[in-house]
This record gives sequence, structure tokens and C-alpha cells, in this order.
Amino acid sequence: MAHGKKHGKKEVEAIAIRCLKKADLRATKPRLAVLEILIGSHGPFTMEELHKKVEKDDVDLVTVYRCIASFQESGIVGRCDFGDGPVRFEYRGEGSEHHHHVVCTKCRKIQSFDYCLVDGIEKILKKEGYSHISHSLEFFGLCAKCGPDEHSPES
Amino acid sequence: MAHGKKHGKKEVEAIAIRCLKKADLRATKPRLAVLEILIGSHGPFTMEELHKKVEKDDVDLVTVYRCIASFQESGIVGRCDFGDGPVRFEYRGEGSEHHHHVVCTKCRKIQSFDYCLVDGIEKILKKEGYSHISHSLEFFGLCAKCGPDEHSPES
DNA sequence: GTTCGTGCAAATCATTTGCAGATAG
DNA sequence: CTATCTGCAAATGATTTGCACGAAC
Repeated sequence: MAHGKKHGKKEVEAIAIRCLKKADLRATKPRLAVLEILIGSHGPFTMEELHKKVEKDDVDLVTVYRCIASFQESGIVGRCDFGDGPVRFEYRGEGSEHHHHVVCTKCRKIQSFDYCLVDGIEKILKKEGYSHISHSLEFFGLCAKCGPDEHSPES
Repeated sequence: MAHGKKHGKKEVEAIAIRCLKKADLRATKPRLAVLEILIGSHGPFTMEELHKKVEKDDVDLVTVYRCIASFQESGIVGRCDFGDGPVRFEYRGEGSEHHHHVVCTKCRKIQSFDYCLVDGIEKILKKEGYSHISHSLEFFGLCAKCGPDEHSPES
């Protein structure tokens, strides 16, 4: 479920560059390194995990934090908190598919899920053998008072 | 939307004691203090906020952390991460109503929401004047491999 | 009386900030 | 060339742990 289509190395790079350009962010080596991992691999990843994957390119952990912060502001990545350890991030830019996750409360396995209808999903999860199911759903948006302006890039 | 019914002080205390008994937790003064706030007031609250409200009763911040941890294990409280600052917790025991939240991405106002159907909600939010809406939905449960056992107390 | 919970101090882990030098456009 | 990034060091903030004392059942 929710397989990101496999992209070639060149293609991933091209997508990454387009994403950065679209977001008005300079295409630096660290940003490309981090973003290409997010686009090319299954996530979501913690800051540490991302850092592990890019430190061979001499990218500092702090830089990973800053890259992710700028990606978040542009909506290129989304944040996932599974209630254990550190927060995770996953690619949500061009070509990504809207999905959610199921986290096993014991082994912490993370599975992706295409469907997006709460009750329906829980029924499906039960059929798949999940038990003790709960979910968390939060909405974010600009309230009427704060008005529609240059903030978060979704609609 | 999603008003918790107002409870009297005595009633809150009784509910709190029942919750603790049901969860096999000793009814200590700090636990009652924290739990009564969660039951009686609108949340969700951060650890600091809860501590502020109970430090007059000489409850230590560390104890608040430990209370919440035990409440979480018993499903008495649920965890909410709104992506800004620290995580928040809200009462989900006896008498509480299933709901979700809308967080303004600018002023950070938190509103509760009774409805629980993703697309429908976003339409309603738009009618209420929200824009740039996004949401996060995660599921938790025991996967088939981990089997149904004495873990998290939901079904 | 045991077992479980608490306070306090201190450790650990996650995240942010300041600043001088490097680099993309 | 100039504004934007980056690395490194150090600060801050959140959460956890160790241990001896105190309280619930």
C-alpha cells in the first residue's frame, strides 16, 4: 500500500531541483542530499536517520535541521509524530501520494496506507489482523481571523 | 463544538478516583491533582501548563511527567502533537467524547471538533473561514504479528 | 509491612542560536 | 558581489533516570 513509484537517481535529482526552485530555495549540496533521500527512499525519517545518510557528504546535523525547517515551510516535507522518540519527516512534494500510517504499538513497525476515511480504515486494519486500534487526527489551517495570506502552502 | 459537559468539583474527584482504580493505579495526591485538572478543564495541556496548575499542591514537574506517563499507558489521556512547541495531553477516559482539533497555523488557536470524517471536516472548516487547510492522521495498533495481548487499552 | 510513588538533583536527548567563513545565483 | 547557507561550538528546552524517603493499600 502507498508505494512511492521508484525513481531513477537522475530523475530524483531533477525532482529535487524543481522542488527547490519552486520553493525559492537555493539548490545547495546539503539540501539536495537531504531532499534526494526523502524523495528516493521510503520514510518517514528522523533527523538523526537523515543525518546518518548524508554525513558521508559532510553535511552537519544542524544543517539537516535547517534544511528540514525550510522544507517544512515550503510544504515539501510533512511532519509525523508517532508518539515514541523523535519526530519524523516525509516527502510530500511533487509526485508524492497522500497517505497515512499505521504504527504498531508494540514493534513500532510503520506501514503506509492509501485510504483516507477513518472508520473505513479501522475496519480494514482489523481485517488485516490489527487490534487495539486507535488513531490521531489533527487539522491545521489559517483561521478566519488570521485570514488567507502568504503562510503555509496548502489549500 | 465538542464541549465537555461541565462537572462539579466532587463529581470530578469521583471520576478521577474511578479512573485510577480501573487502571490499577494508586490514588495519590499528585495523581488526583493532575487528573482532576484534565477531567475538569478544557485541554489539551502541556506538561508545563499542568505543572503550573498543580505546583501550589507541591507537585513536582517530574511527577507530572510520571503521572502522565502512567495515564497514557492506561489510556486515560491521549497525546496531541500540534507541531509547535511541546506535546500536549488531554483526557480520554470515562465520559470524554471522541473529537479532534483544528489548530490555526498562525495564531495557534486550538478548537475542538466533534466530526470525524476527513473530507467532510475540511469542507466544514472552509465554510467556517479556514484556509490553507491540511491535516495529519495516524493510526496505532497491535499488528497481527505482535498479536492481541495486555498492551494498549483500546479496541 | 511491602510495594509503589514522589521529590530533588543530575543526566541525557532533541532542538535552536550565534557567528564567521563559504557558496549559489 | 551580495544575500543566503553552512559548519562548528555552545545554549536552551524537553524529557528521563537514580536514589533515598514517604505514602497507599
